[in-house]
Amino acid sequence: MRDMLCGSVDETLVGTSVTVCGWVARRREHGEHLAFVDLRDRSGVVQVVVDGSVDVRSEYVIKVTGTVTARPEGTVNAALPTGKVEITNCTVEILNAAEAPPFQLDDRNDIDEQVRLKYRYLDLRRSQMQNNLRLRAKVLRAVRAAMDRQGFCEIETPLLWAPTPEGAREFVVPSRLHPGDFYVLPQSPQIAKQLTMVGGFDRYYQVARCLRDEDLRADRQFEFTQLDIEASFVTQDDVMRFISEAVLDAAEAATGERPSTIESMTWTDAQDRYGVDKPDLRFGMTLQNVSAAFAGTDVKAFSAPCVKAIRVRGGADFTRSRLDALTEQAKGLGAKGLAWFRVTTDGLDSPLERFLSDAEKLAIRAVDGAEIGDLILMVADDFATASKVLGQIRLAIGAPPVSQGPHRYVWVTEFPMFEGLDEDGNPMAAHHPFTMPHPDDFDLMETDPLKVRSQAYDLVLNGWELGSGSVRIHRSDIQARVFRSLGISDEEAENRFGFLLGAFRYGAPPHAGFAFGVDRLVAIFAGEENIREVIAFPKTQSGSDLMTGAPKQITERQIRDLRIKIQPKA
RNA sequence: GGACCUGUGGUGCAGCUCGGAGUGCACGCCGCCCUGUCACGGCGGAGGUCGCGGGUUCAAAUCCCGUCAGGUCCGCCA
Repeated sequence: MRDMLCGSVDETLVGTSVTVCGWVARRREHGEHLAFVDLRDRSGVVQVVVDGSVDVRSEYVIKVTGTVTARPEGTVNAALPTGKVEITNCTVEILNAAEAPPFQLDDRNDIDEQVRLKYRYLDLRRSQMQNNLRLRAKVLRAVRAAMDRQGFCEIETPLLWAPTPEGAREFVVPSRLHPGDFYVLPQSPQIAKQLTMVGGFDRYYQVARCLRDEDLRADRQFEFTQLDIEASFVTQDDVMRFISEAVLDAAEAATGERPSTIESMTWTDAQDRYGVDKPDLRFGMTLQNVSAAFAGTDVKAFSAPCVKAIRVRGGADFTRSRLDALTEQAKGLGAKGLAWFRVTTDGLDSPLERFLSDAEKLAIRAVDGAEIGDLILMVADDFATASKVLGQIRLAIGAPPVSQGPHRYVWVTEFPMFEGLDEDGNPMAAHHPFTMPHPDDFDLMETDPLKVRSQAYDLVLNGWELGSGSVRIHRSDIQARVFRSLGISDEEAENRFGFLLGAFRYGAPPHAGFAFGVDRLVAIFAGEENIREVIAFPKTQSGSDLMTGAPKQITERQIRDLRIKIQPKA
């Protein structure tokens, strides 16, 4: 139907006849003898010159045949890639008329996301969405190629899976052939991919859709896409190399530049210096431990096992109301308060200044090489709280927009095996219950489980958790010890994961794996704060699809066939 | 489950503190004019349940209560 894309019409084609198809982006009429039509397709825009009037409106779909012509002297448009040429002596065929669109597609105004999502098919015509989704395709191509090159086999795993009541809430699918029984949609192909290891596929990968029925966020949708991998006879370092290769290839494909390194730090380090398990390395303002200087303090506010501080460059001009707001935020995060000190030519300016000893003042003055005009913020509490609170304050003050700054990748290793206690007082798995404990910490499992490190690791980019992985337990004696630590009885384990444990009795190879979120990676490459911008048809925060109206009621007939009953609203 | 922000012709905003006629701006839309524009220009026009419901008031886009929708966050996301 066409022999050329709008964006590829250029001066090398002058004099030739071309046929292009697309949408009317804009029309400029100059009386009955001349009109210009900007014709848009996925590749860009080209100017069509019509002698006489032409009855086309915005978003009409047209086919234009004409001659590529160099634009007359003085009418070249430098802002347009095709601005040196135009198509003249045209015949215009209207392939389809269009109603006036509900919003302008020209990026002139911001458009309410509600409207964009209702008419997503129109929103997708805009260059932002075209670019984002094509970038996503590039990333997917790159990661598939990287895994293929490294000898991985792409294997599809079921979407209809068995309920395993653990972790994220699952989407449930009623069975028609087995009334009263249910499938669930997988929150990840975790168990399936481990079974491919038992099945002798020593390198598995999948671009896998995962589904979790948990509340949505800017970086979370019900359904999201992961590059999911698993490999046998490998170490943690091998897995990190496989994933690095895929991520760095993706970065190169997306940005044209291959990042030189992926840094690495332990989980404890990340907590200590950044107060989070997903540190944003684009900016400094790291957490400074000043506990020693306040060990014997008389100041009540600082009498705590851990005192931490951050230096805010040039922060001395923060207004009192901003400092109050930060204090409120700190309290909301569990701190008793937030101490602030302006570094001035006269020393320290703060309500707490007069209570401090000279040594304490010197310690504060020296935080992170503070200079006059800076602000020092401090939290005193236990290590975990002080770190967490100051880590969040650091982000609130310093985190640049997603679109800004370099891409700083970092592996976070040696995650704790267990985190916190459940209602029964049992430790909870930090990653998942098939994670191999750190070999040096095996003996702590029964005595001090919360101190046990695991062989689990995360990949973090600019403060976003891209993904996580671990070395898995392949021996039933270790698995039994972990289940025991988690308070899972043999019977319960058999009931929940019986088919997996059964499989492991038939010669499970040592194996390890990883999965990272493609949506998040693409969003960062695209400079988007929100993964909906890199998903063709996303849902709102309340889980609605504004275009289709989903979720919706099903017919009485469907309900009857499934033998389910709808309870009235409480 | 909770906190905060937003909702005004088709689109984006202003108006809301301090109540006084649906007032304004930009874009779009419709009609007419315009032979070199490119965010073309000129003239004219249409288009409104101020999200919805209730309350206060002589009078509510504006104040109060509730509710719905969208967003950001907390909880949640092994």
